[in-house]
Amino acid sequence: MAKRIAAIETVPPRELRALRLDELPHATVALAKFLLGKVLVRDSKEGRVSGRIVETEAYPPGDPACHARSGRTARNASLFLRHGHIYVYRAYGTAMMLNVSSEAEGVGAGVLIRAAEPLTGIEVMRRRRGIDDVYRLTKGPGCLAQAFAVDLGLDGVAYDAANSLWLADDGFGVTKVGRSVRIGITRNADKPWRFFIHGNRWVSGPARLNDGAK
DNA sequence: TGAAAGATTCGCT
DNA sequence: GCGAATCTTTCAG
Repeated sequence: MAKRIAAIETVPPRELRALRLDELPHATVALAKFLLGKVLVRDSKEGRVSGRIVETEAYPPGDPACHARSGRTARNASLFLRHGHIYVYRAYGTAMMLNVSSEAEGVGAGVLIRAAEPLTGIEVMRRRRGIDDVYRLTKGPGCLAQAFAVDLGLDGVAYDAANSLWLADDGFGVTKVGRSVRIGITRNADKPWRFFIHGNRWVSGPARLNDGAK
């Protein structure tokens, strides 16, 4: 019998309202903050999986750390789509990274979704991840992508319920937003463009308010 | 054509 | 807490 976390398993999900692409901010940093507290939903034949986004990073236009820095290529083309499209890539051979394109068509920029708090479909996530511990299911970008069955086939698709991966608002209010420098990058590493919900257990990096922010 | 770096994770000590 | 694993893309020669 798997260990249960009562506070997670028994809270009934709030009603989800799907976000339309035109409701998303058109600017990268604004979108990174906006996504905190929103719900990421993945539908599949295994059932619905959802989680509250608790950690994001912004990669604005012209940022040397952004994959779009050297112009449009086959790999990063999705970053140049109109804001609200899915950009997926593989890092370090195995980990899939889930991003949201964040600017106008033709402008390369995006927001990385680094972590989420599991809401529904926890058993499905456990199966996909091969672990029981709820606190490790979706902590870190590679783990999140695995729990949500994100693969390269989703690259370039819009966040829309018709495409099985979409964003929703359930009325949750974020009270304390923390910010810090981004994790694991070397270019432009001093910019405080990582955002997270302060005090949340699924945040994958340093969790102090203003950690490292200039 | 070859080499190096990378928005990470997991296991072992 | 540290270091290896892993593989695709990009850049330089």
